[in-house]
Amino acid sequence: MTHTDAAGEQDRAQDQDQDQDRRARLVDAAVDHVTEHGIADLSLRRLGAAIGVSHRMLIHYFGSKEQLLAEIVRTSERRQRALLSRLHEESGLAPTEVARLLWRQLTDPRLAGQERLFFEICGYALRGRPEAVRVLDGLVSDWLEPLAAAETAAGADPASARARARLGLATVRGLLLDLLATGDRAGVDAAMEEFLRLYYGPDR
Amino acid sequence: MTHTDAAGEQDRAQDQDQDQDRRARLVDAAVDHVTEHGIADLSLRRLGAAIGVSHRMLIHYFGSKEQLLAEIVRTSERRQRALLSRLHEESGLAPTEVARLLWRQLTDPRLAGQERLFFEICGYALRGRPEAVRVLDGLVSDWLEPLAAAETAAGADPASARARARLGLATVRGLLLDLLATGDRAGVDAAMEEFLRLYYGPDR
DNA sequence: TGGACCATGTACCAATTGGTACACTCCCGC
DNA sequence: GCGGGAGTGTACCAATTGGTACATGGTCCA
Repeated sequence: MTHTDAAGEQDRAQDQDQDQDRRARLVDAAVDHVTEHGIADLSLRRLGAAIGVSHRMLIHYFGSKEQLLAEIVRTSERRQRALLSRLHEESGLAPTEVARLLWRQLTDPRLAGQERLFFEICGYALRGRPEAVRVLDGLVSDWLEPLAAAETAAGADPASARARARLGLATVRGLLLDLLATGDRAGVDAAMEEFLRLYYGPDR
Repeated sequence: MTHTDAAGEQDRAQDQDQDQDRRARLVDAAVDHVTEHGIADLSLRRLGAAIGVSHRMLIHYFGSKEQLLAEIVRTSERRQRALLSRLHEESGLAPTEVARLLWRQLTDPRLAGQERLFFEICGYALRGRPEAVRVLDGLVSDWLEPLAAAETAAGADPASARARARLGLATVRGLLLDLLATGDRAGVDAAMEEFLRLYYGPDR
């Protein structure tokens, strides 16, 4: 025997870690894959082939395609939220600068796949696909609270703060869709600048 | 013989008309169906069963599923544009009133299916689905020109008119997505009012 | 050493898919 | 009346799907 009991337990824990780890790595690879190729015609076989496991393993780790998709959506959501938290750390800047920073992050070409996936998942969820529907809950509210808080901090009254936050979120998303569809970076940026002028006033 | 030559020709023309008519009615029924059920897991068989023909007939009239989908997308696009033209006829009203009118039309619950389909098709197109990709071309530009024209007519200089038009379009779409996701009509309407205040000034 | 367990792969299944072959029916021109 | 062509339905096809059964191989504990 090469293990004491303690070491055995550690090993078991490690195994479980590895298991969890493998699972997590699978999800991560899966998200990467759908970020690039979409979820529209995702099949367990193709996904498995792409990330180096048999489709049997995907079933084994996730139970069913639907559960895997749910996990993919959840993880992708988490990545989206990471953007938000990055924004949060930048407190201290003028709101308009924070907005510009967020905008620049969101429109980073490297994130295009993620943004496309976002709209694709929205489309799925709007159709009632069970594995995506829960995204709809957080789609607005998750972003609304921090944005509204920022607005309140900037001096807006609560009611107007919520409306302004909602407006800002919608505008960003609309322009993001425009950018993805047209690729006209300059045109969309100009519209964004126009919005910032209207939103924060011409002088800031 | 029950037909003169002229009547025969008329008949043939009528047949062709009927053919075209049947085809058109099939497309229409198909659009109605996908408006309600989405295109994500559309199958010729289910569609056929839903609109009362065999999937064989769909192939016969449209050649392939892809071509049928292309036609569906095109027709759905045409319906979208009908909204725009309805708006166009309302000239003479103050811009802010036109905007409110358009907004009320777009958010009519009876159009929810159509709007959902819009976002769903966007998702497809953003993934490069060939039958939907051409939507992307008109996605912004089709709406931009009339909107920018209205802005110019209202006294904006050309450059700012384009940016403002683009911004308005994006905001409407973003808020529409918000509405579809949350169903929070009041909240979204408040955001829209906030936008109109910023966009047209508080006094109009 | 042996046995239990777990991860993994192979082979398979029934269902569904888009598309095709062929037969049938109905109507027009002769 | 009748031959032919167009519209339509039935039966079928190969491919792909998600999911399962079972064999295999390895690793740990007694």
